[in-house]
Amino acid sequence: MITKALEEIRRGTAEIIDMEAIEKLVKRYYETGETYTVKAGFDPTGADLHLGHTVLLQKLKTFQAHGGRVQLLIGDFTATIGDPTGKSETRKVLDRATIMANAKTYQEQVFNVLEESKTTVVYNSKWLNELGAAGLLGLTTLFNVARMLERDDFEKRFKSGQSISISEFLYPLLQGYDSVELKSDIEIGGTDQKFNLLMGRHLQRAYAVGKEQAVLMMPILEGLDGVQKMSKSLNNYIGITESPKDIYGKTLSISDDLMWRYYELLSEKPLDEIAQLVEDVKNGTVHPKTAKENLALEITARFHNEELAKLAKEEFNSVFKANQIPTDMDDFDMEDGIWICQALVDAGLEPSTSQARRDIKQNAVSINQEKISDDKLNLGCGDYILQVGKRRFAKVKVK
RNA sequence: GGUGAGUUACUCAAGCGGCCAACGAGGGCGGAUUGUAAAUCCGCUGACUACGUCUUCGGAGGUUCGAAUCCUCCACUCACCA
Repeated sequence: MITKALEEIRRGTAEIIDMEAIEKLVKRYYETGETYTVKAGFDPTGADLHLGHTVLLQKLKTFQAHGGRVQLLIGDFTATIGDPTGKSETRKVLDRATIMANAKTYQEQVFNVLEESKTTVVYNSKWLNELGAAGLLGLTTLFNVARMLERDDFEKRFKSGQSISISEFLYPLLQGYDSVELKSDIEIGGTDQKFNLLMGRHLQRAYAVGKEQAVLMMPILEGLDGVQKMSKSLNNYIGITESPKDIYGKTLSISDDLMWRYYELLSEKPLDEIAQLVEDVKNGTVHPKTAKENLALEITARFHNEELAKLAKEEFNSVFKANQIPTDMDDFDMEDGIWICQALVDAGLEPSTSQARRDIKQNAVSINQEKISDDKLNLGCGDYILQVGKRRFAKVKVK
């Protein structure tokens, strides 16, 4: 039982620091029933969670199944600084109101994956506001600039002469201090968080908390393009609140290479089963498309349910394979004689009439499944199905 | 505080008085091909019922028949010095 639990914990991780400590905690749980705490921080800088976040959530859930109590840390204070991670430029600072709004929607979505009864949500502004200037200065004496500059992106920016604000130096310190307050046993995060996660260990020792958190890092999930990390701002994400149709369709649009990555990090299939699948696809027993369909079904079902996932699949096949129209489209009522380009804009299929004209010229627009080429067309009374490209549809009623 | 360089469309990046709605690359979108995959080829990529008109090149003024291009002021970014 314990070995099995540890296997699951280890699955898909990029790096674990102090696996022995984790083993001890899990063992102790199974022997005495004593729980332990697992911390994970979220920056409420965007409003919606996407699959990239669920890689972490999924791992937290695994811990919950084996005696872990999750400390879900909402970095409402640190979000006002902006973690330098990732992009090599100073991040924009958000105002308090949007941060709080984001934090709220995060919480709602998190419990799609996590067990609420084994989760404590905490806000770091609670103690960081009280830390004060004196406390902050005390914190800064525990670390030095040379070591801070060891951090990968700081080093790069420093060498290439890009700006690093002092506040960014504080970010890792504050995140580490959270671990002091929470007395976390384990902290998990993405590989890009390594420096910050280790800071938690460092500070726990410095503040004599009596333990040093183990650190577990998950790989960063690539977005739909397969290159950059999944993020809302790059618009290469699958949001967990999206419709079954979208989740299914987006998953199917990823490349074959990326599919294996998603299998590894997102699927709940056992690893040996996935290895077998890779083999089958390689030797031609299983078509890659089939493998991808199954992945899409699994992911869709996780955030909705199996029935809806199957419906999404059928819908998808009828639309794209059989070239039929989708069943649910947005409806619009329009005035008699409306110009086709205007209709496309009003239906939200095109951003401007100029773009609509271009697409018509390029044979991208159909009415009732018939391609059109006249961009001066006016629509008389009747029902129409407008289509732009392969995937944008709308139902229009002209009176 | 001083000196110098810079700010161009989603991003990078040309243009340095008319040939500029602005080279090129990436991205995005569309077409062909396909498994709505990858790869490849081709086209499009400010707005406007549109062979014309309007608004764009950090912001505000000015010079000129004419400005992204020249001048003045302001804001911001970067580099070197203090």
